[in-house]
Amino acid sequence: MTPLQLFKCLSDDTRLSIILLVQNQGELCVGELVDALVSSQPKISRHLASLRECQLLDIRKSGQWVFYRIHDDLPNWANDVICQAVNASEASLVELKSKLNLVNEANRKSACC
Amino acid sequence: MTPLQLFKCLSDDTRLSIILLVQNQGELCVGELVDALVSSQPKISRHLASLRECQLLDIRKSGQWVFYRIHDDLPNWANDVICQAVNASEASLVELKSKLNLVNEANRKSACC
DNA sequence: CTTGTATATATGTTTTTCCATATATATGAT
DNA sequence: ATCATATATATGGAAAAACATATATACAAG
Repeated sequence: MTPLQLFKCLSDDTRLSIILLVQNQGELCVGELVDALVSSQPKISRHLASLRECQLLDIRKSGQWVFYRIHDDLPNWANDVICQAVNASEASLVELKSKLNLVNEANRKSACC
Repeated sequence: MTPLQLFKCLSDDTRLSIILLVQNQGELCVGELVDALVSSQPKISRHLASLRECQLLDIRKSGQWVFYRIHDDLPNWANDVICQAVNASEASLVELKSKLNLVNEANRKSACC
């Protein structure tokens, strides 16, 4: 993962919002992100696939659901960049979270920043 | 300056290299960047204009030269992101600097990271 | 008029998005 | 157990939009 690759991932509104939300919530499934971002399911799914492809996100499958979270093996500098973005986005994060309909409140542990 | 705007600026190889070099060197003029990046002058000039437009870079005119540097009023989180990128790009920065033909060694104070 | 820099237009390329459809798991009826 | 149906997610292909680059030209300082 190079800085250029990370910045490309974060340079789209949909993808950045996904990362902010997932980082903040610890783990979210596709449908939750579709709700929170008020977007079409294929659109979200496509962006998730690309974020997974470049190793920014990782998944956990549980029945019919697929839960996405920040990849464990991210280099420190990349985590730091994401945290700076989270901290600079407080307002929009609140907005995003308000539209979030959680499938399952349990099993959730937010990551720190 | 929002995180999304910053990430868009940094999501192109040419622009990211410009920022890394300028951050590292303190101040560079267009011709120096053209040399270091081995690119056409209009290409560099265009990217510089866009970086200046979104307030990431600021200029100082001196005769026929225009010197670019990181904008003084950048928020802290943005400076931190840039520094993370600099630190994670040591190798390519060395490479870039080797092609740099400095117009004027004086007047230069590197920014810290 | 030469040098350094900026901008306009045209063109090519990549990215994003949409729609339709596919897959996979789950549920309920018979 | 089988069949039909519903829900969650992914993907193929086409259309649209955004972006980057090249070439030519303009402008400004000396």
